[in-house]
Parts: sequence; C-alpha cells; structure tokens
Amino acid sequence: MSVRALKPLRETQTRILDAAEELFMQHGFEGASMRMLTAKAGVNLAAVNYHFGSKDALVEAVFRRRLDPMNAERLAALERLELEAAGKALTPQAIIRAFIGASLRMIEDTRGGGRTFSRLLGRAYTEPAKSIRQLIGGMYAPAMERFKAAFVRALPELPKDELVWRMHFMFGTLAYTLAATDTVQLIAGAKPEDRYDARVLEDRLTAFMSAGLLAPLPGAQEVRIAA
Amino acid sequence: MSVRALKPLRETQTRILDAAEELFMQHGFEGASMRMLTAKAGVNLAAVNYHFGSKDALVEAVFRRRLDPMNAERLAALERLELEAAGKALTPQAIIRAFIGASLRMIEDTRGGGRTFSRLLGRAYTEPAKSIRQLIGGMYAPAMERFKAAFVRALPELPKDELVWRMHFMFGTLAYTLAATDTVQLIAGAKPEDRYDARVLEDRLTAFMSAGLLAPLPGAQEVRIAA
DNA sequence: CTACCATTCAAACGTTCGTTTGAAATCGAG
DNA sequence: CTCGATTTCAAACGAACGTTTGAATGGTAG
Repeated sequence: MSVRALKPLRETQTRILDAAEELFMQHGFEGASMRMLTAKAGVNLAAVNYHFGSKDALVEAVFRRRLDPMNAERLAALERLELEAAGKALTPQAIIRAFIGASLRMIEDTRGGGRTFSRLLGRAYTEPAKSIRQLIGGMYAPAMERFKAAFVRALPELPKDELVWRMHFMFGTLAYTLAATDTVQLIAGAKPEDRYDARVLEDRLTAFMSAGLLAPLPGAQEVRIAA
Repeated sequence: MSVRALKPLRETQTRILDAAEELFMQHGFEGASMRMLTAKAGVNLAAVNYHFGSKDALVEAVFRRRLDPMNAERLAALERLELEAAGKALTPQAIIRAFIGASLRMIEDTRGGGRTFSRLLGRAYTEPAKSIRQLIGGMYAPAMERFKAAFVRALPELPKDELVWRMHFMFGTLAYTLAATDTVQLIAGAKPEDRYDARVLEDRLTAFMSAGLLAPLPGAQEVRIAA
C-alpha cells in the first residue's frame, strides 16, 4: 500500500487556498513565496500554476472564496431587515449591524480560517499593489451602493457629502479592527481573550460607529478645550 | 567642469530617504527594490548599504525621520492644552485634535513628501512584517500612554476597558483615513479635491471620533431595526 | 487490459533580489 | 600641494523568486 493511496484530506485546490490564506496574512502577498506556500499545503511547487494559473490568480481566488459569500450575506441581511420593517425607515444601528455582522462572525471562525481571512481582508484595503485594490474594490462595489442607499433613506437630513465621509470613517474603523486583531497593540490594556467574541465586539462597534454617524455636523459645535 | 562638480541638490542620505518614502508607499517595502530606489534617488546601488547598512535599516530611518518629530509635536500640543486649561479637565474634543492634528497637517505637505509619508504610515499599522509593526509600536508607545492618561482624566466615568476599545476604534479611523487617501475608493461620491484640506478633515474627524468616544455604553440602548 | 485524460512530480528555466567587493574619485585638514 | 579619510562607482556574488517543461503516475471509461 503506497502513501499516495491515502486520499488527501482535502482537495489540492482547497489545501492551497488554506495555506495561501495563512501565509499571505503572515508575510504579505509578496513575502509569501510559492515554495513556502506549496510546502505548507503539502503539494508540488507546480501545483499552484497548474490549478490557478499564476500567483496573482491565486491571490484573487483567496479573496473570492470568502468575500463574495460575505457580501452576499450582507445584502441578504439588509433585505431581510427592509422586509421586516415593512416600509418604515430602518435605524442606522440596524443597517450598521447588517454590514459588520458578516465580518465579525468570520472572526469567530478560528477553525476554518475565517479569522485568518478577516485579518488578511482588513489589511487588503491599504495594499500597495493596485491590482489587489482594484479587485477588492470591484468585489465590494455592489454591496457598498446598496448600503449607501439604505443610509440615505435612514438619514434623509444628513448631507450626502457628509454621509460619504462618515461611511468612509466607519469602514476604516471596521477594517482596522479586523486587521489589527493580534497584530499591533498600540494601546496597552486590551484583553486579547474577548477580542474574538463577535457579539460583544458587534455591540461595541455598533455603539461607536452609530454615534459617529449621527454626530452633530462639524462646525455646529463650538471648540472648547476645557470644561 | 564635470557633471559631478555640481553640488547635488540634497545630501545623498536625504535623496535616498525621499525616494524610499515614495516607492515604499507605491509598491510596499518588499515590492520596492534597491535598484528602483537608488535609480529614483540618482545614487549608486551600493549607496543604501553604505549609508544605512541594509534595506531594513533604511525602512526604519524612513519612519524615524518623520514619526519621531510627529509624536513629539503631539505631546507638545497636549502639554500646551493642559497648561492653558490650568488644572481644569480637558474636553475629549481638544485631546482628539491634539492627537490627529499632527497627522493631518502632514497630509497638506504635498511638496516635502509629508502626504506621501502619511499614506505610508497609515498602511504601516497593518504591515505583515513583524519587525515593522514592532518598530512602529515602539515609536508610538510613549505618546499613546500620555494620551490615554489624558482621556482617563477627561472621562473618569468611562470604564477603562471601554476607553481602550474606543481609542482603538479612533486610531483605526485615523489610520484608514491617512492610508486610503487616493487609494481605495470604496464609496463612490467622495470629492478628491477637499481630501487634503486639513482643517476641514480635522473638523470632520473630530466630530466623528468624539461622538464615538462619548457614545452610550453598548447594551445601554435597545436594539431597534426601524423607527 | 487498454487507452486516455487529469494530476503530480523533479528538475531546470531566466530573472531579480539584497549585499559585497575593491578600485576610483572626491574632499578637507595640515 | 599632499595625504588620509570619506564617498562613489561598476561589477559581481550567491540566493531566492515565479514559471515552465516533459516525464511519471493516478484514476476511469470503453
């Protein structure tokens, strides 16, 4: 009985994707080499080029595998909310939860690599390589448009310019929270153990983001330095 | 009169740092090669190793040149505020402005490369390479501690755990705003022309961040999905 | 059993990487 | 002007990169 007679635990493509996900997160897209990657996956060096075509195509596949379902989940959550609301305006909090929920649930997935991916994703928004930014941008575009429309309906009094900025800020908060998990600890005192409780994190993020979204318009308040 | 008789416009080290700053921002630390870099700087390939020792040491020098003065400026701004307040508690808004002001003024510096650096900096917080994260973390640590103490004095009623999280969120908002300038445009509708007006951006960021910082504690508000 | 197609494999491809070398050029102090 | 130290230079180093190749191997339909 030869070694190869044992069926591989997972398909070759899946094993490559899993290894790539982890190594891209640890070393970046350029820092993770094909040799590292195929060694970790336990496949031949040529397997990536055979199954995916190139390293760049592998990067795209790594994102597509999780990001497409994640955005679909976001849109489904939003549509469910709008159905439940039966024509009434949604609260900003509910829309925010629909958006961030999918990301945060992924953080809890320690086994399947979801947490690894969420860190990778949080980092990808600031990736230098233009091809990757375009890829991510394209995958987010439809969901972004729908959520922007939802916010406009929920906050008709908020100027569009201001809304775009505040969505930008909210997105930054989420991206950094995803990326910086376990990486930078700029502020001492954070307890790592409750970083992965998605429910608690969702509450904290929603509280912060919705307050920021609903903040008084800049210029409306006077600038005081002391009480 | 030989070509070399013309005094170089700037010292070799400075020219290397300037070129590195721009290329690191455009291509990442691994993506920007020594050959690209020295070609752009107009110096010999060996110049980086001669003047800085290695590529890694150059990366560190690029950050030190601007980040150390920036954090010194932050601390000076905070101390000036506390002096003006004469013992009275500072407002969270004032502390936030002291922190983000230095970053945002750098965005306006289009000539000197400050804007380039601020994008590079915003991206560095999520850098995969551990050495870089440690470097950045170490350079921020003293300022972070002082600002945390200032927030504690300004918001004695806010639980420490919650403050740490909200500082984390605020930092993420700032980092993403710095990094994503001109890079990802996930939300359509942003006008690029007013992205670099530091005063307007400071007002917008302060409004968003201070509202988030002062948000009701999570769990305090009921979850409503519609009005 | 045979023929065929998909997959895996070891080996090598040419290129680019960061770094090192030793000589040439430049500069400042005596 | 001269000497010694500093800086620049062209060239080369070995190593690692992503990719390609053609043969070996696997399973499967006829």
